[in-house]
Amino acid sequence: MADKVLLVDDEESIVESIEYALSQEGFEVVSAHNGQEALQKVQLEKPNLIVLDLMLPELSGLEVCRILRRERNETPIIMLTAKGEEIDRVIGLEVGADDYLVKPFSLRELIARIRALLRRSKISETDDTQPQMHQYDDLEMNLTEHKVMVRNKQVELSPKEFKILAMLMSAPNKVFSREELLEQVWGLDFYGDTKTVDVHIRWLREKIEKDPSNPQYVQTVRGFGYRLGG
Amino acid sequence: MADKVLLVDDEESIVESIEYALSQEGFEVVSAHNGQEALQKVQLEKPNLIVLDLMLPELSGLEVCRILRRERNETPIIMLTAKGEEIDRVIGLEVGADDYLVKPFSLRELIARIRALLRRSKISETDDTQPQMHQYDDLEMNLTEHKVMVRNKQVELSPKEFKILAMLMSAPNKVFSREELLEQVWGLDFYGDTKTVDVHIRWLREKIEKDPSNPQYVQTVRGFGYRLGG
DNA sequence: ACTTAAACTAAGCAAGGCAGAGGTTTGACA
DNA sequence: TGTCAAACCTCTGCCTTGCTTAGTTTAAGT
Repeated sequence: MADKVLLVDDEESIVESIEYALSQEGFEVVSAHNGQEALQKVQLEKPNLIVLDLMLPELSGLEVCRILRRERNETPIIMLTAKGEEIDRVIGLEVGADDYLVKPFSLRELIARIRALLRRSKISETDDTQPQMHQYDDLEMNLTEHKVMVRNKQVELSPKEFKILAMLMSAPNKVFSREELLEQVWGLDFYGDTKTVDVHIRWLREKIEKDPSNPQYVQTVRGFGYRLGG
Repeated sequence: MADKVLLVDDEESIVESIEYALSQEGFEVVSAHNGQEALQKVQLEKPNLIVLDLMLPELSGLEVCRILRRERNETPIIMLTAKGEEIDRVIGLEVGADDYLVKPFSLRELIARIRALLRRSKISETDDTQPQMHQYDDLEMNLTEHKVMVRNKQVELSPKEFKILAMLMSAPNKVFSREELLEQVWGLDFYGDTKTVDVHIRWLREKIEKDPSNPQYVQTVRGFGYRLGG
């Protein structure tokens, strides 16, 4: 599920270029051009993150920030400030923004900070001190450490094999179509043949099955796809 | 029983705004405006946690920190640093701080970190909090003294190498992506290639591995990143 | 038995990771 | 303020690994 970013700036050209870059990176983007509109869109769209220009007509970015926080809205906010505006420490503290970026900045940096903030906000809401694991029968996957154990022996999987297995193990018994696997493992920008999946499945079986031609884990569901277990 | 927080900063306006926010959140707050006063209040008030500005008149935050730790005072410390001050996590840890925050930061984040630290300190109240160390196999890192021992021999690492190793050792077996390493070690405002990480990894191996081309410590996880051990 | 889908094999190609050789920045010190 | 060295970054080419695709064989369903 793509993260939704609300972008608030009154300069159309800026909005457009950032919007384009963010959508390229797989974010869903909605925009607003003044403070009022921003507050409305927060209600309507419930974005996962807000990129907020400091100088806005009607209602400044600071005000928007304050209002949101007063309403106990916890959405992470990145504040954009022009060079001259010299946001001072105290104002920064009071307002409750989570990060700042001084114009001009690179899109790459903005994207990095968005990712960092989203990650942090996700970590804080999911109790994730434990390593992330998947288990099924004699299969064991440690996502954090990137380790796979089969019958208590460690096996080395290639990146694609690893991701496929992780996906299958995320929902044992569920049938995943080749298209689903392609989308999740390869990404939306893959235009090759779905048969590629078959090949990787075979290699995966080679590594984890006792008898690869008679798989106990990765099962074929003719006409639909593959599933873990049967 | 409310937790008591000692807040040390020389700017009255900052002290006030943080004090207000913390008391809103149910903390008992005492404040100090310079290093000397801070040390006194630690004695008098015995706070559960200290929020300490780096730049202070008379006695800097670093000094205060060092002195407390030398006296075996284990109170958790969150260090506040201004953006320019070029203090990073490692230096902070060397001195014995438990967390640090770069200004400007959000009050929300400060509160979150205070809560997190208090939680941690309560969990480990029984056991000691020795000098900051990392250990793994024949590797030993002393963050306090900035020393690295490999097979009982001391080696000299460059700053980047040190930070990379510290990060890897902070979670042995966990795979860190190049992006993660860049973000933590280089910072978000780095515009170079992720391959830079490879180069530093190589140099690190050169210094700590018996056979750098066949690493036993710093392992490559193709397609994902690096981890300590396998 | 016929049709269609999946399994398997092999070969060419692309990407990732590694190593070495400059170049650039930074900071110490005269 | 200029010089120098250490640390760091970039560039290039090489080698290994993994990915893709096409063609053939095997198996399932009707």
